[in-house]
Formats: sequence, structure tokens, C-alpha cells
Amino acid sequence: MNLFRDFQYEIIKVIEDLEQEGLLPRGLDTARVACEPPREAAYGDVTTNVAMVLAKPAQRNPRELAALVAERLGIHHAVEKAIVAGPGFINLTLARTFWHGRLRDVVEAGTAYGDSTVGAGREVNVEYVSANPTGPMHVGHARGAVVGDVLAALLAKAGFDVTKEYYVNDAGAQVDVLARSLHLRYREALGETIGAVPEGLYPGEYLKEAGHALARRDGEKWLGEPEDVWLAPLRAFAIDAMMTMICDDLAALGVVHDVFSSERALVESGRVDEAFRLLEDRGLIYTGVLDPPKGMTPEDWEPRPQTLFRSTEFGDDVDRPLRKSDGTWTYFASDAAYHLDKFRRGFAIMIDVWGADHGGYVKRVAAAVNALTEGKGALDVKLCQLVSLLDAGEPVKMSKRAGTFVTLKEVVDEVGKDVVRFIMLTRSNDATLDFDLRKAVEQTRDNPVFYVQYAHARACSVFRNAATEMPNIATDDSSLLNVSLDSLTAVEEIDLIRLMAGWPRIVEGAAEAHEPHRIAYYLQELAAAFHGLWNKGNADSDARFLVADEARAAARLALVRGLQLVIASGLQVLGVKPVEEMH
RNA sequence: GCGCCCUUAGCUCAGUUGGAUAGAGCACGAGCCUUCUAAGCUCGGGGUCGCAGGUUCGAAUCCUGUAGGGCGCGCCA
Repeated sequence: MNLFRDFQYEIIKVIEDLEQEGLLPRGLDTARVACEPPREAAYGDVTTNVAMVLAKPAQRNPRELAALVAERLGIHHAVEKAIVAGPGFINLTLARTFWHGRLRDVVEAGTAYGDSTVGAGREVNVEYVSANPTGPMHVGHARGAVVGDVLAALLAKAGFDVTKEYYVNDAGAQVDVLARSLHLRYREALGETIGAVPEGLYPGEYLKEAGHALARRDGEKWLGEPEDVWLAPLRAFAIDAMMTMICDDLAALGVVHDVFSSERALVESGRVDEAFRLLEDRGLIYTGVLDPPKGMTPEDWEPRPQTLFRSTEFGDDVDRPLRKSDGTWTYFASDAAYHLDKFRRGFAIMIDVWGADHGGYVKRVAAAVNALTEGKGALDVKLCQLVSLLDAGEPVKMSKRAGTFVTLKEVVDEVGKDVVRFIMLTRSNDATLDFDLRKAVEQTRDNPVFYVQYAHARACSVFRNAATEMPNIATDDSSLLNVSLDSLTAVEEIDLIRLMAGWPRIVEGAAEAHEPHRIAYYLQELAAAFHGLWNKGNADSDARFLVADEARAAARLALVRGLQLVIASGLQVLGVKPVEEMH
């Protein structure tokens, strides 16, 4: 389906033919032969560097070699002309009928257009959100949630077997604090006056409801009991309540995970001990004393012996501790074991989506994956930079203490999930992002969500008008597939098809690079091309889609249908609903 | 002090894994439209890709150094 890949095969076939005929030395390495759209449209439709890449090994002058290959490519039925340019590029211009064929591909495939097999069914695990189960999600979490969710959808479209996973950090001291905070709210629910929430406990109102729920379920069972009696059951209850709340918030954003992995279960099942022994057996564990970080010794620094993993042997900057002084595992130890667990569940490809504040953690986890999987597991960590929440250009002040903390749910309620999802992808994940609540819902040219949605709505509007104005034209897909496209000759029309035909390549490229934001950018470009064509109809009534000549109108309806389908296909990956009309 | 990320037009940012004359939106400038396919259209000016070296046919992209900004830096997760 990716036409550039198709031409790449054609080119490699030509090279092989030339080798067979003795015109080129045998066994040339064609791995670096690229086939892509040229930067300048004037150069044609497809460009290849084959001659420049093979010139040296073939001991030929690049332009001369290019001429040889271009001559063979010129014979191809889809190629109108093949010319040699610059230092040895071969530029192919494709026949108009070729593009008409690609439009038919789109209409035939529907929103499945762009589906690819490059993933070849390989299993990928995308772990994202993984927010601590101690409170509601805030806006900062939204970015990682969207990036992970769309990346997963993108990989699935590209033919990978994707599992979406959430790692529940339910094992550390913080969930004990959560349990104590719940106990307070539980007493409150049973009529006690608790006053101010003591320092060190979670003061948020969100635990009140959980306190009432616990009181309803268990009555006065935990009143007056010592902490060691109620801690574990209340902790479980609280985590459950928090996870339910988090999942509800995520669902409102359209984010649903396949698997939830518990850190506590990992530890209790002995899988951390197992990973530790594995490292020990490989001689990667020792007891040592770390130097303080140069230039910023912490105030309470004192040298002490620790159980360390030799992560420096795998590219880390210092060796990392695996045990706390009380003998329990550090977070890193269980996270290392968690990644081994994912690998053993069949995921040789693992993607973690984290906030930028965890950037310092990447090397040690990568080192652990490398050591534990003997280099067979591939980990890619996508770090999401900060999101600044604005309202009409003014920063929204956020502070947990002042209670002006903006939750994910509030933002989704305010602007809608589709807007949040799209805006979160209008920047590369490693650039910071401004999210302006006001601008996000404006219906103007510079709101990308509106702009793309509007293109789809306009396409729908054309079909609504066609039904009343041109009732003789059958507009179902199978009818449109049989329409003659010969009248589609305008450069803008062919340009639009060319863009649509580039969709499969965008999907593959974005999936392989793990860069979901490319989809949002592509959709803006596609929408712009369609709006341009539409505007042409404003100035020149012959350029409208619904013209008196029914054969021509039908061909243009096929074009509009194709556009509508590719936009819908892209929005589907983003998890954004394509709207049929604006209001 | 060390590590990671960022630095591209006045502003906010893309840049197809090393390709040809570096792009988009906004802003700015000049025209057009006063209508229908609703919330404008066309054209234009604007760049030493932070800086300096290196790698090669070819660098915004890779390597080294350097400046500025962000994040992080021994038992928190």
C-alpha cells in the first residue's frame, strides 16, 4: 500500500537485473537505497538516491549510473518520466492514471486505508500513565496518557500486536500514607470531628467519599483498632478506590488500558528476588559505597555501604542501589524486575511513556533491561516535557496547597476529550507544550483541532448537498469506485490525491519512529490542501465539487470521499471523533 | 560538577532517520471578496538552522567542543 516502498522494490529489481546482465558488479548492498517524496514538488513524485549510494561500490560515476537506472525505470507503466538531476538523484513523475488508481485504493479500503504490515505481528508493550494511586490525575498526566494511547493505536495500525499497560505503584511507603489518610476520613464518616489533616497525610477531599464507602461496607469494624490491624485492608481498599477514580478519568479522555500490573504483586510473588539472583549470578551485584554527586552534596550525606547493580557496565553513569537500609527493595529493583517480567511475557519491544522529571532514570532502566534480557529486549522511553496550562494567554496558577489544582477531569469537562487529545499531539513529545483552554475551543484557522474537524465536516456537507441537488448521482462507495476519474486533471486535485496516497507512508514512518505527533501534523497538511481546493470553488464556480456536468461531479465526489476517509482514518488513530457538521 | 532534553523567520513550532533552493501557522505588508459550498481568499517581505570545528559526494540532521534555557542527580515512587 505504501507506494514508496513499492517503487523501492522496483528500483532494487532494476539493480538486480543490471547485475544479472553484467552491467553492474554482483552483490551490491541495497540497504541504503531510499525512495521518498522529493522536497520540492517541482522535482516530481518520487525520488531515489540509488545512484549516489551505489556509485562507490559499483565504481561508477553517480550521474552515469543514474542514467542507466532511470532508463529502465522509464519503462514502468506508472512512470511518465524519469530524469536524472543534481548530484545523481533520479526523479520520477508518475502518470495521472496512477494517482487515480490510488484514489480508488482509498475508497476501496475505507478507513482501513493506511493499515500496514511492517509490524509483522510483533508484540509491543506500551506502558503509560502509571500515575501513583494516591489521588486524582492532573493535567500533567494527560500528555503521557494521550501520547501512549495514540502511539499504541498507531503501532496497531502499522501491524504490531500491541498491549497497553499500566504499572500500579502500590508497594511503597506512599500507599501506607494513603491508608492512614483513608482511616482519618473513615473516622470522619462515622461522625468523628477530625479537624485539620495532620502533616504528612494526604489532605485532599477526594478521600472523603472513599471514607464513607468504607464505613458503609465495614461499619465500625476498624475503629479503635491498632494500625497494624487495619493498615493492609485499608490500603487495599484505598488503592482500589483511587484506581477506580483514575480509570474513570482516563475513560473520559478515551484512554483504556489492557493490563494493570501491580508492583506489590510483583514483589510478593518473588519475581524481584528472582531478577536479583539473575543479576547476582551474572556477577553484576556487589556491596559498595557511592561517592556523593560532585558539585551538590546533599546535606544529610553520609557514606554507607549499599547493595549495588553494576549498571555502569551497560552505559549508566553510576552503579545503582537495589535495597533500602531496611532490607526492602528500592523502586528501581522492582522496576527492573517488572521489565524482565514484561520481556518474559513476550514483549521484546517495550515502550515506556514518562514525564520529563523521570529523565534521569532512563539509563539505569535501560541498563537493567539490557542485563536481564541479555540484550534481547529493546526499551524505548518517551519522555514528555511539561505542559503549561493557560487561559487566554495567562498562566493558570496551580498549587496543591492553595487548592487551585487543575485535574484532568476538569479540563476534559471544559473542552472535551477530542480537543485535549489533539492538542497534546501538536508538539513533539520532547518539546514543552502550551495548552490554552480558551484557544483550544476557538473556531479559527489557528486552532488545529477545529481546522481538521472542519475539513471532514465540509466533506460531509458536500455529500448532504449532493443528495438533494444531484439525486441522479449514486454516492455509495461501490458506485464511486466505478466512476471514471478521467476528469480529475487539475493540479490541486492531483496534489490532494498525492497527499492522501502518502498516508500509508506516514503511518509506517511514525510507527517505526514512535512519534505519534506526526499524525496530527499530517492531518493539518491534508486539511489545508482540501480547504484550498474548496476555496478555489468560491472564486470559480467551475471548480466546485457539485458542477452541472454529472460525470465530472461524480469524479469529484469520489475525491471528496477519499479525503473524508483519510481524515477519518487519521482521527481514528488519534482517538478523535470525526464530526459531520460544525456548530 | 555530571547526565538527559531543548535552541530553526518577529512569535509558536515542523523538518520524512544524511539529500537538491530549510517549511507551516500566527504576526507584518499589499491587493481581492461583501458571497455563499458558514466562520474569508490570493500574493509578498522575512533565516549565518545558538556558536566553532570535524566526518563525506552532500549536514538543521551524525561526532567533538562551547554558550544559553529546562529537567534530574545515594534507601520517594
